[in-house]
Amino acid sequence: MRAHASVLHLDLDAFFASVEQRDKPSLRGKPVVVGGVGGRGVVATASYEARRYGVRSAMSTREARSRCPHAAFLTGRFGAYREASRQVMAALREVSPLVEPLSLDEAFVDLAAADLPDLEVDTVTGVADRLRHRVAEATDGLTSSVGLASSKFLAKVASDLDKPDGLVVVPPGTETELLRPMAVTVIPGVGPATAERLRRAGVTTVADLERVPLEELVSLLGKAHGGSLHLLARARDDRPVVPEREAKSVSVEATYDSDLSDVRVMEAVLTRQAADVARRLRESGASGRTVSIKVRLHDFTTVSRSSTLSSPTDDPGVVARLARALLAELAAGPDVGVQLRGGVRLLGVGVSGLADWVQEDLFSSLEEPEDDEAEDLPEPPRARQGSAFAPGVDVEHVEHGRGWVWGAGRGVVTVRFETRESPAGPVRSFSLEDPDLRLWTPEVPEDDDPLA
DNA sequence: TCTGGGGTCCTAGGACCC
DNA sequence: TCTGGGGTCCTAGGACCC
Repeated sequence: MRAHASVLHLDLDAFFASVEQRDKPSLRGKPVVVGGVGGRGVVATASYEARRYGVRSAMSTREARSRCPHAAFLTGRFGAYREASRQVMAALREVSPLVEPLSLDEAFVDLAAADLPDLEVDTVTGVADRLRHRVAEATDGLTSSVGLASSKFLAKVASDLDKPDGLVVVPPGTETELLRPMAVTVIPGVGPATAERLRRAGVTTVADLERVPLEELVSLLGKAHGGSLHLLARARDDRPVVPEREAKSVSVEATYDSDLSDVRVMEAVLTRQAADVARRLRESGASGRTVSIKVRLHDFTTVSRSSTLSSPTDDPGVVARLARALLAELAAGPDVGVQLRGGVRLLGVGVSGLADWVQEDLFSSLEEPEDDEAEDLPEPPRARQGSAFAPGVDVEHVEHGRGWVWGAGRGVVTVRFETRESPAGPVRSFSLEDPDLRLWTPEVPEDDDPLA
């Protein structure tokens, strides 16, 4: 918590719906609902006109239609939303270099990093007011709500207090007074499950929460969650505004209007999703070691399976093969297998454990292995390395190791090892001499293993 | 025919290593 | 002969957020 109200939170009002109304004048002043329009769709954003009929985010589109049949129901145009978001973030960066986007329509701005004469309430209020007008100007009329406070938590609470098109400042020193009468659900991280647990413990307001000892919160909610709630209930929040966070996973999933029951169709879906995920990985210059699938059964139970490769991949074939293998593993399972054939409503593929490794880093640190070291490496090393994959190259031979090299074509591949000393003992790693190849060393079926 | 899609973070248990 | 504890990695699931 800072001495000044120098954390700004900006939230675009009914963002997706507002973009639609901006771009299509006939929708202005009318209820607009953006979201899935299929049989299993949900509402992403409802315009304020639609909210008057009780339409809310995350509500099923079916219910939204029954509440407000005359609304315009639209699927999202994410290209337009991304463009508007880009304009907003650029406007925010004109004020301060420290801008942390939370999503397309929300961001924190650290005014302490801005070029201002001081951080007094009047000064930052003026900045915030001009910023809202600048955002409207940059986006051709989108309105936003802004909160200013001494921490991220309070700034976000504040931006919610006067929606839409509002500006609320929490003067330093008044934070706890503002929070105490509020419901615990204003605290980020308190969703339905946590709120219910707290309610059973007699806690419904922040003031109630403040009276619960730390040990009790930890035993109720776990170490991390209990600890953070104990702090936030007292308005204690020192989280910095952090621009540019690295993505940790990439995934694609889809819910189908009617359940899938043919495993071959599911495999085809996973293959296509794997290609989408791999394409997005490549576009962002990233690759990841853990491939996961997600399966939601007809009764809404959700199961996931994952497998971790010894080196990162962004290869659509590798991701697809592993995804299908994970599905096959599920289908063979005694419990899930039966249900799988009973119908699957959602399928998804993800890659996590992202590392946007740079080839130079790998090969520059490489040293020629000692002869006896090479002899002493019967097991596949637990490698953390890989290299970009070039189609059109094949592999006939791998020295010093067991694994698969993905490719198609002809050639000879040499796997190089190095052993480095670390405080934890020797660390083995490997790489390929050809930087355009990739070695993969997970468990491979014997009859499928070219090196067995 | 209730219940999206894209993420993040946490927990808990088991394997494995020192 | 019996008994260890800590750290890291991996997996599965759950809660939460926009």
